[in-house]
Order: sequence, then C-alpha cells, then structure tokens
Amino acid sequence: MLDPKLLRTDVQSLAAQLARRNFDLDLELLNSLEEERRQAQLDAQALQTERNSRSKEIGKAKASGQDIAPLLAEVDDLADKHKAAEARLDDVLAKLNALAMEIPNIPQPSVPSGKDEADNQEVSRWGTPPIFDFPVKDHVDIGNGLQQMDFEAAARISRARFVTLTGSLARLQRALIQFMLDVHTLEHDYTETYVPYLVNADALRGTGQLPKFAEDLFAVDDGQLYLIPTAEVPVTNLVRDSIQEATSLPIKFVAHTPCFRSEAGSHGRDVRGLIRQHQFEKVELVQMVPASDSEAAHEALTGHAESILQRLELPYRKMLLCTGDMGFASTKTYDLEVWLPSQNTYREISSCSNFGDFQARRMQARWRNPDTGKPELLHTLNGSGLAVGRTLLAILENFQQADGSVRVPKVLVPYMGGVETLHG
RNA sequence: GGAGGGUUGGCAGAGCGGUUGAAUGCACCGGUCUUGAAAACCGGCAUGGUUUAACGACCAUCCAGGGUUCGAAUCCCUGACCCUCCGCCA
Repeated sequence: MLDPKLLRTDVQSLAAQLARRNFDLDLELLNSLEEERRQAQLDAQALQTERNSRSKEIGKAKASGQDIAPLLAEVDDLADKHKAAEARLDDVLAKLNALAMEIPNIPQPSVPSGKDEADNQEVSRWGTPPIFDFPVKDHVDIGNGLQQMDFEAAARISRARFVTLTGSLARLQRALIQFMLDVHTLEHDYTETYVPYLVNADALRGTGQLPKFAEDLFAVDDGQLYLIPTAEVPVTNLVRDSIQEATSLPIKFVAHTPCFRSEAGSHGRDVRGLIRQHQFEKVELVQMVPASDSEAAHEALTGHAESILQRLELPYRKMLLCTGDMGFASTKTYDLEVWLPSQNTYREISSCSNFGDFQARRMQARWRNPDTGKPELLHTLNGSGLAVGRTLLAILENFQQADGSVRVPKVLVPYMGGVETLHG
C-alpha cells in the first residue's frame, strides 16, 4: 500500500502517475473521505482530551476526599459523545483503508507506459533458438513418448491442470530444483529457507495478493488458510513486524516451494501441457534492502535468474514490462521469456519485481537507519529463479532429438547421476 | 480431543481501577574520568497519528476485538498465538 501521506497531500500527481497504469483514482471520493476523516479525527481528539483531563480531576478530587458527585454529573454525557465521535472516525478510516488497499503501486519513471503485454519493451536477448532438421514436437508429445508425463492420470486423481511425472522426468525436475538452489546459495549468496505452504490472510495482505485477488487462491479450513500461490508470500513475510539491523542487510532468501493457483479467469488459456497448472514447483529469490539500494538489487536479482537460463543453455529474452502489464504491487518488473520451439515464440519463465516499500508498509517490515537512528521501511524484491515446471518444459522442447529422446543440459548431468540422455 | 499456565518497550521483567507511556536491569547512544580501553558516574534512548512555518501541543498504542467505568496495562467476555501435562499420531 502507498504512503498515506501521498493520499493526503499530493493526490494530483499521484493520480497522474497511477493513470499511467490505467488506474483511475477517484479523487472526488478520496478528497471527501479525507475531509471527513480530518473533521472526525479532530472532534474525537478534542473529546478525548476533555475526557482525560476531567477524569484526572475526578481522580485528584477523590484522592483528597472531596465529594465527586457534582463532577460526575458534569461529565454525564461525555462518554456517549466520545463514543459516537469514535464510531464516526472508525467508519471513515475503514472506508479510507479499503480504498487505499485497492490502489496499486506507482510505476518507476523508467517503466514505459502501455496498455498490455504488446507494449512491453525488449531489453536484450541471449542465445540462439535451435534449428531442427525433423518435425518439432511439443513437450506434451515428448513426455508421452518418454511415457513419463501423464496429464490424464493426474486428472483422474485430481482434475484438469495437474500432471504426474515419473522416472527420469521426475528426477529431472528434482535435479533442476537442486541445481537452482545450489547456484543461488553457493554463488549468489542467498540463504536457503523452508517455509509454510499454507498461510493466513495477513501474510497475503502483506505481499498484496489480498484483498484484490482472492479468486486466484485456493482456500483451506473455511478460509482460515490459503495455499501459497508463490514462495514470495511466506518468504517475504519472514521480516513482517520486525526492525532489521543495518548490518544484517541486504537480506537474501531463496526457497523452493510448490505453488498453487486457481487460474480463475484463464479458462481456455494454455489448456494443453505444463504451461499453466494448478500446482507447480518454483525456486524463488527474495531480497530486502534499504530504499537506496533497491534499483541496483533489482538488476542484480534479475541477473541471478538469467544466470540459470544461461547455464542451462536456454535461449531467452528479457522484457521490461509496461505500466499496463505490471503486477499490482510492483514499481518495475522484468520478465524473462524462454524460447519454446513448439510455439515458435518466447514465453514467461521468470518475473523479477521491485516492490519499493509497498509490501513493507503492509507488513511493517523495517530497518534501523544508523544515520538517523530511526526505523525506515525496507524495500522488497523478488523473482523466480526459475519456475521449475516451465524450465522442464523448455528443456524438453529445446533439447529434443529426432528419435524422441532428450539430451540433458551439461550442468544437470551430475545431478542426474551421470545420465546424459532421457529415453522412453 | 481433555486439563492447566501465559502474552507488557530491542531483550529480561515489575506493575492496590486514578498524574503509569509504563518501575528496575541489560543492550544501545552521548558525556565525565583515563595515555587508551574497561569499570564507575552523569545524561539520553518506543512507535504511529493529528495539528503547527517552526518550537511545541494533543491523541493512540501494555496480543486482538468487544464490554463495565467519569477513568482500564489492571475487572468481565470472545478470539488468536505460545507453553506444560494427558490422549492420539508421521
């Protein structure tokens, strides 16, 4: 959520910046609520002051043995008035808060204005899409050929948008997870974490999934808990309600978790294959840094994700998302898109975002600035490093061979017990 | 599932319903002393908000939400979380 001060003072420029991401800030509503809030707060405070001083007088009078009955008569209706004023204030604050929670983050100046993904800017490309001298199969056909990937079996066990992997494909997925965690912990200095896969609503509000995006989540236990849609939620919330020492920054966490998404609203999209599943594995990078470091950290974190693609020899391009395609809580997002031969195009495999202080404000995640001695909000960032299901898919398609077998990327061979090729 | 105990500032830990935003200790910051350090001594040290040009003034916060009261950290109710014992269990 945004700094409430912005909502009070600089609404015009705020509205202009939010208009860039096609968000229509209701200035009229905001201003009238704000005026109402100010008045209600002043009233409530004045009554509070009076009550406090009157009560103190009564206390003193009683202590010195005076008759307090007349004093009590004077304050007879004060409590009722105060309660009414408080109720009015609470009501306005609740409305303002509800409004504030639905306002997205402000895009950084370097983010291009745009409507949807068509307006995203390509920043760079790495690798060359492979050329095949045989008919290219998609990963579903390759998996079927290997007899190690079964969507029908998964649907019988669960429902559509689930998969089962067996044998060397299941192992390849595990190898990818190990490999990614090893690179990020050993070379990029992230701390490995293990976190809950079921989280409460506060945690989801902290990272911005709630209140706006409840329909994308799977709820459990009468809505008391939710399956995580990404490790971002539990990992970022590790610093909730805390004040970090400057010496412990930057905080860099990496976690492998399954992710669960209801995919409400994407019926009919990517129905075939691994691209869009209700359950998938992901290795997630999360950083918490001082405000002054977050832009550099964003570039570095994106580089860490890119490094995985490069080591796996997967061609990709790096996209700077336009204002219209960015997530709710983000100030700036790079998407990494991997080459998929079967679709003859690039598809998202990682999304790396800088959230500024937006999530930290909701979580009350702070650090103590030694220069001022005061707590300041952290900046939070995260990125997939990488989405494992989609990485598996990309390997199958980019490394497929004419006989239906699949070559294992060199860096993964040690993680596959020396196996260099997957056969049926 | 059953029975008990608990939740107070960065930490530990006091707190008869009335000037307690909260004793005390530790930690931390500044100073005195010292060649330097330690010790000792002195002082400072929560967060958020309203208002103000500023100094300041005021308000809120002792797990959360209700209630009683002129007045609640303190009394009552509900909930969350933590701990102990019993039962069950990977």
